[in-house]
Amino acid sequence: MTLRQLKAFLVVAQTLNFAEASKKMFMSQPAMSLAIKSLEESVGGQLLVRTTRAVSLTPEGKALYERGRRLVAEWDAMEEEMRQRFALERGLVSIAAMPSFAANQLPDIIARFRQRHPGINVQVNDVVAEETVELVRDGKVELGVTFRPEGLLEQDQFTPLCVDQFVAVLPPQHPASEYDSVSWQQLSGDEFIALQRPSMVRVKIEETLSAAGIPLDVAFDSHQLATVGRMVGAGLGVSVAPSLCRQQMLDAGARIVPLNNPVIESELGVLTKRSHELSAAGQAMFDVILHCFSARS
Amino acid sequence: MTLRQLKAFLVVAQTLNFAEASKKMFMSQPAMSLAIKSLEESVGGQLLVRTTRAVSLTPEGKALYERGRRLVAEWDAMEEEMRQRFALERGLVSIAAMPSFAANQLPDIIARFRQRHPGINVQVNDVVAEETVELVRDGKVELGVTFRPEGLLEQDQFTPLCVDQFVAVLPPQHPASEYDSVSWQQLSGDEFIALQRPSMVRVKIEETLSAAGIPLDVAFDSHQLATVGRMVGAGLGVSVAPSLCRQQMLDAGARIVPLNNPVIESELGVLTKRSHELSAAGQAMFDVILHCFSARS
DNA sequence: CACACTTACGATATTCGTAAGGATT
DNA sequence: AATCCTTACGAATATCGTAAGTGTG
Repeated sequence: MTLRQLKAFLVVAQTLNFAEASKKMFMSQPAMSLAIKSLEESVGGQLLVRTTRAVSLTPEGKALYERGRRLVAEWDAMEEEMRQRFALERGLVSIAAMPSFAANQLPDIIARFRQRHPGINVQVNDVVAEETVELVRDGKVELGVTFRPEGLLEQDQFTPLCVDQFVAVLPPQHPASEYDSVSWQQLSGDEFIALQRPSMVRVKIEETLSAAGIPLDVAFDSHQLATVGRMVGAGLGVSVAPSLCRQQMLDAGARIVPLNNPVIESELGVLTKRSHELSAAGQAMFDVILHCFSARS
Repeated sequence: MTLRQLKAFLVVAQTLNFAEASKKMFMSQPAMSLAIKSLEESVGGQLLVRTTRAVSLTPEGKALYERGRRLVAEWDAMEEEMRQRFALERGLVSIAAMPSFAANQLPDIIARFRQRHPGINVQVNDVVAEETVELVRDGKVELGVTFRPEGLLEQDQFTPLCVDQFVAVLPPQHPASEYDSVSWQQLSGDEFIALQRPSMVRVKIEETLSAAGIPLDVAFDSHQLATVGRMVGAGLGVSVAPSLCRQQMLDAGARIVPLNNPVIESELGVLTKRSHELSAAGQAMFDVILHCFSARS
């Protein structure tokens, strides 16, 4: 019993006419006879009653018609779904990103992706960097965007996007806010506003300062980047953030000035599981992300 | 996309090993490679990731595996169901019969049928003769057992089983109950117990007597044959019934004596729709019925 | 070098289309 | 005679199996 035979049978069952059915199946009428005959042999009995002038269904034929029609419909739907998945006309891509990226670059990326592939749903997990790594490793998401994690495993594949140089976030009235660049020492007199742990941004800052022997005295902290920006904008103090957050900080009313002595930098990239298990949709998203960064650099 | 290709893919997806899967599919390993390759081409992308040492599923492959497994299971079930229907291992036969037949001959027939085909369900409609005809014509039942109906249509096919000679049903104490036969005149002094209309038995009796110019004076009537038998058995009067009912009447405590002057007879048979639309199960039931009557005559 | 999948190619099996046949209206 | 399905047979197509190839551990 072949799929083609069943489809042929269904058409004959509908039309009750071999000749007409053959046309619809794009085969000759004798071929249709053979196909039906072969189908009947495979199930062990007659499905169609052929008098020379009319064709009708046996009770078994009716039963096969009902079940077969549903089955073939499901089959066609399955075929179409698979085709659509590969054609990027349908699908799902799940992505995790650390907040500083999710709130700044990601919306534009998703917009561009969505414009190119309107049929593909995008699930975004806006979580801290550590959790981004976990989600990728657990297969909960296909892609994770984060700073290069510490303990990369064999199964992890990290594709760098850019090296992010952290910047000073200053209130408009701060004297250094008009400088071309600012050093840590120039900020030492100000109240420092930080992100709370377990933010990767906080960790990176502490690591670098600790290595440079510079003490960090945190006056306020928040776990929301937006809040930090607002606090700076309100003149409560200064902060340091990845340059990814530039626009978000400006919107919050803060000023951005390059930071040095020491430079704090971190490598932004896309984390995936090795062994190339990306779905077509995931690969497409990956390509869009890469394209956005290669175009800017 | 072929059924065989999908089945092959499902086996590979389970085993994650081409060679092993080929054995299970009874084909060579290269043939398996080709089958998978062809399947992948038909859906437009990769389903399996083959490194030289391991095979794994792409996300699309996982999706196809889930849907495909269900679909193939349904397919196999459908194939098996059709096979079983024709092999008389499963199925349904619906039969209608007038009460005098349904209560007497039919149970044995069904028992014999059931013994031969334990997997086939039998639906019995115990209805008056007119309704039997209707049920057959409406396609509600495949077979109807009844006396030859009056207005046979072109679409009706009536296969005679036997000619039933009606018999007198007498109380044990009735003088004629020991006779070899009895005439209507010999019953004219007794109270007559009849079936109610629309019983075909009642109609046949009235028709024959009316043609012979014999008046019929019904003292009691019931629409249940069993009740008529009991009433006769209780000595309330005499009755006339098809000889089909012989056993039922004896069981009710009545005696049976052949009846003549005039003889009342009617042709019992099986009514089906022409154009041979019987299911395998229906045909089998038909054969059993015919066999039961050809064996007795 | 052994293992596992892929490619190549000749052989086999299936399916197809044209032509002829049979039955009914 | 016209219509509709079936049978027959040669041809195109698809599939298969053996053998050789390729890449990895």
